[in-house]
Amino acid sequence: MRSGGGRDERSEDLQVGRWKPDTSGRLERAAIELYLENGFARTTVPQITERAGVTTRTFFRHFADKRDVLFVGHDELRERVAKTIAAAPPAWSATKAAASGLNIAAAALQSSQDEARDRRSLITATPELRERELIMFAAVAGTISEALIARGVEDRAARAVAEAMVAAFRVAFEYWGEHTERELPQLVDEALDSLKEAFAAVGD
Amino acid sequence: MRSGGGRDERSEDLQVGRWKPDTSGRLERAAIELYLENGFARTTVPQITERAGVTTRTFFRHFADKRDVLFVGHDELRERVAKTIAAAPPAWSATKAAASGLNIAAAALQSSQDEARDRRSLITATPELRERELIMFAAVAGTISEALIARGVEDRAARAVAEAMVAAFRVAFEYWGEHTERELPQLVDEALDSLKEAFAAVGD
DNA sequence: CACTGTGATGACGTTCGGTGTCATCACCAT
DNA sequence: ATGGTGATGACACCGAACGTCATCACAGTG
Repeated sequence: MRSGGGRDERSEDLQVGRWKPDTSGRLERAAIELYLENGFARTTVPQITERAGVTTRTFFRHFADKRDVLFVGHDELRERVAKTIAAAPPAWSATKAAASGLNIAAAALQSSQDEARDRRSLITATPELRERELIMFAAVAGTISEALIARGVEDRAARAVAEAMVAAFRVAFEYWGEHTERELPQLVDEALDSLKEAFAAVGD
Repeated sequence: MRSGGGRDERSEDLQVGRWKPDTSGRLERAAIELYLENGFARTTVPQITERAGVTTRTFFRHFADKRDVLFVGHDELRERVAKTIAAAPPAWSATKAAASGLNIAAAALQSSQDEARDRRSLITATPELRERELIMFAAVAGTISEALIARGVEDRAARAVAEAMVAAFRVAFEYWGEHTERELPQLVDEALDSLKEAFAAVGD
């Protein structure tokens, strides 16, 4: 590889710098391709880096680990969710404020449908990746919980509500992965309605 | 426990067989000791097996991985939860049936308080272990969901309710870890009440 | 135009988690 | 005694992940 320490490159992939540009992007694409082709477990980092034209060490300079590739960008989305909840009218209930945040996330995923569903199928097929997904959702719940507490919701209640609403989101998200005709935001609403109905019966 | 097919045991550690008895138990104890002493990440499997007096290979014959040590026995508890839900009166609501299952788990953990809290502190201190804990809870939610479906609850609603109730349990469980004076079953009830109140406001 | 700093990468070595495989040997049943 | 079984030791191996240093295009400076 390395296209020969090349200062003079006349051939097609004439690159400006010392290295081909967008290393991170090339790694991400190569990784996802290989995960889809051979499965996550049977894909090794050397395979990925070979396809991307870099060394193994470089992979770990861009991603914390093999799984990380599939979870880039979620942090920003989480921030948007937090901001949305913080910006919701103070009069709104905890569930309504949280729901507004989840709507942002649902809309974002809906708009990048194809890519999101690709990742989902990969993740659901691989226990190791499901683990990581659960962590991500836990982080989201944590963020929402904080946002609710900032709105004055009592601590434990905020945690419970945040976790429960994320749970609803997850159920909707999974269903969405298998039913391409449905739209995520509405599925989330339906899940929340289910919970409303079910929890009305708590305590008899 | 095998208690040594013991014909003649005069001195305490006089072993009958070729190997010392209770390998699994010795490994588990050694591992937890070391995790507590040096932290999970800084403990290596060779360290564990050295203390337990076996080879590294043997460790992986008893546990799937380093984390597995802290999650043995949860499968049985999960089964008990499932059976409890299945055995609940058909007239009970989904939440009430599920709550009866969670109560079994809460009571079990409450009764082995000290050990449970030891594990909890280890798990909460280690991201890698939190991951695994999330998987366990996800499995519990899956089991409860199935049990509810078997009771006739509609599929998606069952999933949502199961996940939400496990979420409530988790919140209570965490709080319980920090408030030794409170009892887990009651904390779970309180969390469920929080959800009832909050979700009553869904949909305005 | 030479000089220098910077940042991304290559190259190399190492630790450790985890698996496959085969030989060994107490125990048990016949 | 004889052969089967099951748990373990011993050994080799792969791959993930990290530490470290050298390298070299590029930008900026004078």
